Amino acid sequence: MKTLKYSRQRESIKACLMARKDHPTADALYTSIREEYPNISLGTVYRNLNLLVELGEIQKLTCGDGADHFDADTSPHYHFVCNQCGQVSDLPLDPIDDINDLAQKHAEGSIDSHKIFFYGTCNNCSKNN
Amino acid sequence: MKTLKYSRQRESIKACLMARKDHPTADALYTSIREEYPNISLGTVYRNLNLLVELGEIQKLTCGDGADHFDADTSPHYHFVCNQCGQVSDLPLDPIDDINDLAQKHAEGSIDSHKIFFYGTCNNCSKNN
DNA sequence: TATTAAATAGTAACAATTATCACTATAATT
DNA sequence: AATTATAGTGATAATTGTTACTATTTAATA
Repeated sequence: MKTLKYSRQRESIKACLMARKDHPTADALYTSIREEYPNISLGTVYRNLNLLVELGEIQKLTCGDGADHFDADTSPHYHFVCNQCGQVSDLPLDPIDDINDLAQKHAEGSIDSHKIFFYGTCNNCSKNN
Repeated sequence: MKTLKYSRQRESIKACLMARKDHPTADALYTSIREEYPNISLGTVYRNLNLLVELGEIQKLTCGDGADHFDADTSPHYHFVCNQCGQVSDLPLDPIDDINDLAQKHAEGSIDSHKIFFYGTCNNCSKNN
């Protein structure tokens, strides 16, 4: 078995992700962390983000804009994606648990989770039109 | 303006997608179409799939397994993704329209659509365990 | 059938991500 | 504290999914 060893880079990646309320891509996070650790490698960022996802400490968001986004909030909640600027933001809507049961009735398998993305135009983009 | 010109390749791509009830990736579709058109190019498959999406004749599914999947059924419905084998299947659950209104109350922008993916283990995979 | 614009095949380019590897930092053992 | 074992790192190469480019072919229409 592999024992997890402390690394200041990983610590920094998690801290940095927790500090921001948006949901950056690996590359965006990389850029931001480089201010503190100018020598950190993009590979290290990816490696640790994936590790943190496996550990259940953060979650990965695949919203369909090409790159994955990351969220330090692992509690079940939903996300809103602006079709114009691509910004991903939290949608503080209580998790709809019974939707799994509802879907279960029609599924050819056992459902244990779901993900919802809402799409539209953010306030900022509606303003600048 | 660009007039759309008939192409047997595009026709075949759409026919092939409509014929199958799973939701193949561009590459899987490419492999399957090559049986009929051995010279078709992968680029042609991608180009036409994207075109068909723009025309609203098919839809693209980004379920988070790396590659996009495609679905010839454009009516609003949901999908079930098996965590083991990665298979994407239809979930004939009536569209939950009021979920947009519900989310709208908490969103910092105007919502006009949503996407839901359910995750779990398909019957086939539960069997082989 | 000749003209013209769109579509193609083949390939190169691209972006996001993962793997490799020599070296370093951390943890465990002595 | 010194030694040893191993996880983590930075740098970079490789891979994957996808799009762009270009010369050639094909469909629509005069």
